Amino acid sequence: MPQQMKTSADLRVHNQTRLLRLVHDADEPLTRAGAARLLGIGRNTAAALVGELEAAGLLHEVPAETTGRGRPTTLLLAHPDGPVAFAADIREDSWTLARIELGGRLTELETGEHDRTPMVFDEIRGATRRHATDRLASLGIAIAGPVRDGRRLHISHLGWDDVDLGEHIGDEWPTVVDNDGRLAGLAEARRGALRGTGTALHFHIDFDIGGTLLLGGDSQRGANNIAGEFGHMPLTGSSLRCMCGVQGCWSLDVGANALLRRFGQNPGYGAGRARGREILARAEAGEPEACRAVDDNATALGRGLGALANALDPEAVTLSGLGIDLIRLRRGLIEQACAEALMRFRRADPPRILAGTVGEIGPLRGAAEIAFDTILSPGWLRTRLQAGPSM
Amino acid sequence: MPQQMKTSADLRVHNQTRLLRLVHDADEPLTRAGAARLLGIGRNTAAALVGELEAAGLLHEVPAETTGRGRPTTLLLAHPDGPVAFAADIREDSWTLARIELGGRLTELETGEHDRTPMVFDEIRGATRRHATDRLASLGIAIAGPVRDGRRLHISHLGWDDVDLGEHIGDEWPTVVDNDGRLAGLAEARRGALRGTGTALHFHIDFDIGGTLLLGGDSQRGANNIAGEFGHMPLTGSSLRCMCGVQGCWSLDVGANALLRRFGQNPGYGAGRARGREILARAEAGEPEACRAVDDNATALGRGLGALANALDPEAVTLSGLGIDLIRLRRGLIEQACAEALMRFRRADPPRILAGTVGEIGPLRGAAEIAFDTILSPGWLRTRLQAGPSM
DNA sequence: CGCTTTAAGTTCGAGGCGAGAACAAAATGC
DNA sequence: GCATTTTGTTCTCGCCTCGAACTTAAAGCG
Repeated sequence: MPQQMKTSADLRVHNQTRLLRLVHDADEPLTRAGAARLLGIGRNTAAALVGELEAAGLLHEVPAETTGRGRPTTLLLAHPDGPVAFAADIREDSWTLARIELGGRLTELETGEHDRTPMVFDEIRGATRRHATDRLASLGIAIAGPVRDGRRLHISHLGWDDVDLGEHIGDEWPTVVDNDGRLAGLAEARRGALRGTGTALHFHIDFDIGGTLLLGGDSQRGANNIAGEFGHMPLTGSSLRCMCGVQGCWSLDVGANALLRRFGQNPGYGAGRARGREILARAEAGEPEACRAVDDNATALGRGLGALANALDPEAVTLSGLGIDLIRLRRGLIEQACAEALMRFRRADPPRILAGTVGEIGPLRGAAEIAFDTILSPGWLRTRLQAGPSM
Repeated sequence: MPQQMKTSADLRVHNQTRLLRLVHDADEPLTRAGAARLLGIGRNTAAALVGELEAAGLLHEVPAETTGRGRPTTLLLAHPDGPVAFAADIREDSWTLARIELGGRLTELETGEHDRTPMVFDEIRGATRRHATDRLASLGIAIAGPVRDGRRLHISHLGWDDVDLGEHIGDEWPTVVDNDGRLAGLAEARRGALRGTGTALHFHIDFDIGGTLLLGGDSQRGANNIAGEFGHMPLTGSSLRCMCGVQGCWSLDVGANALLRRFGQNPGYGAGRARGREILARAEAGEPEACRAVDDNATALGRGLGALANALDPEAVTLSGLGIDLIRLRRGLIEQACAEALMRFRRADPPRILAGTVGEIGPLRGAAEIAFDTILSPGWLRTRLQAGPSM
């Protein structure tokens, strides 16, 4: 249990956590007075909270420009020596490492290629070591496969069958690993088109579909951290057998693999992605067969979204990857198919279907968020406040 | 926003809320010393918290029987003049009203029949008025249809199309209305087979399937409180059109309607339920055609469960209604079909499929839980502590 | 039977927290 | 140049939980 709040000391840490979260989540730098108003606390209390956080090297106050009458206040910024998180995104044959500070400013540090073995984790550890300072507090990693219990990886197309990440992660830094589609959704919920939604869904459409249910800005993880394989539900009546071992998966009809199959090409990875995009381009240019392939893709997408909306009642649905192109090219078809799959009484108020706004950086951003979730927790903060800025 | 905790006064209310929740959720009456240990607070603090709660008429301390060495302590019981919740379950043509006190003790008060119009809410209000004392603090109502935003009802088989409950509910008592399947699931999560699970699913199988996703003991409600129509996802490849307006719904293959259709009978309500049970009985007696119908039902059930498990990764799944019979008669078939619909890497660790243990009283129990959730909230408690027991 | 042990209850002082009031300070605007 | 507005600062107050010390009430045991 995450240390239930009980004492007045817990209360202070709790309020400081709320304050830091507010600063981290804000679009624009907050003023101290503004933050106090948002938290509903007095100016005196805010001064005390911020003072301790500055002393602990977590916040930095700088004079704010005056905007009107009244005594000028200060802006709450990330402390120049404050904790930072590193985030890594492991794609098919490359990876990116970035540094994120409080407030979300992201700096790319290094990218590299990898040999499609779990050695990529050691590479990332090496890169982290190259860039790490004592400011590094937490490392988040996004990878394209289900991560059971946060440490056991299953990626069939890389031939990773139940790879235990324990030894690959090491213990130099607190490290969290999660699925890239889920993290992309988390990024939309925290800093993208799903901001402020209570219940939402996000789907990343690449060769197939991965997604996540977002509740109050957090992604639903399931009992074993392997929730989100929406693409492997039989939502479109396909009679094909999927690589996952199941018949009729939604992913057989949506995504690059579905486009490729239409043209007699094998489901693929690597170069297959370019061929998928080529089909989209041909459809955009008006080639009939490509158009029909994209039509079918969009229709199947919409049907699945409608079915899921019946069960989960999302306020909005965001898409990333190919989904962004499908929205651009076939919004009408998607919405129509979705409406037909919606129960009648829902059709007057369908979920909004939106293109994600975080972009390709989504998994990286999401990895940064889960890394910062470690930092913005009462437990971490309590330790830091006791240990001082040199922690 | 539910009144964020900020001050030390909030802290006390927070701890008192935790204490009351502990008492409400406990199987056996708790001792004061035991509760203090569970909450991780000192005996002195516990004495202060309990003292105030007793003075506010929320808890009652009685001497506990000594179990071993040491000074005897007291048992924390519901106060004889403490707040109670009423819960109502509206079934097809009848209703039940019950009284629930802190700790969960449930007393049936009255049952009646109704004319299948929204007037049933007025009847329930009348019955509530007959039994109400000033102890009544909250009323929870379970009903067999989606309740949009907690007040707009859609029940196609009763011809209720977007019925606004505002006027029917009145404002004599705080009243919450929700879907019966969801409430049955909540009952399993709070007091049944799903107790202690982090992520779970519950399905009530009657004529069709309704369900809910349970996260940390709470049911997921969706953006408009109409989540849970899992039965209206196309999980089994049916080509039939469902009454809900969608093609291929899972509910077309699972539940009493699917059994009836197999024997050329129309999907029904009322007497149809008995005919469905009769088919189950004939299958149990070994009649081949009935057996096949039940086999198909069980197989379709399992397939859907597997598909949903891929997406939501539940730790366990409970069933109520016909689901209990299907588990009893065809557990093997359900589990086999579920496994086949699970992605390969999940098959070694499938979700547990369990019969619900709360029984037919599930919706009523769940309605009691949401009614008590009102009472066991910091806001309500704060008011009560200020107003004294006469509130 | 009386002493020891155990587990609770009780009392009291210490330390911490946020609220609120009063005042000071720093900007704008007329 | 003075009133206005907004924020920072200081100080007191009430509230909370904790921990230590002590008391109380049972069981165990010789």
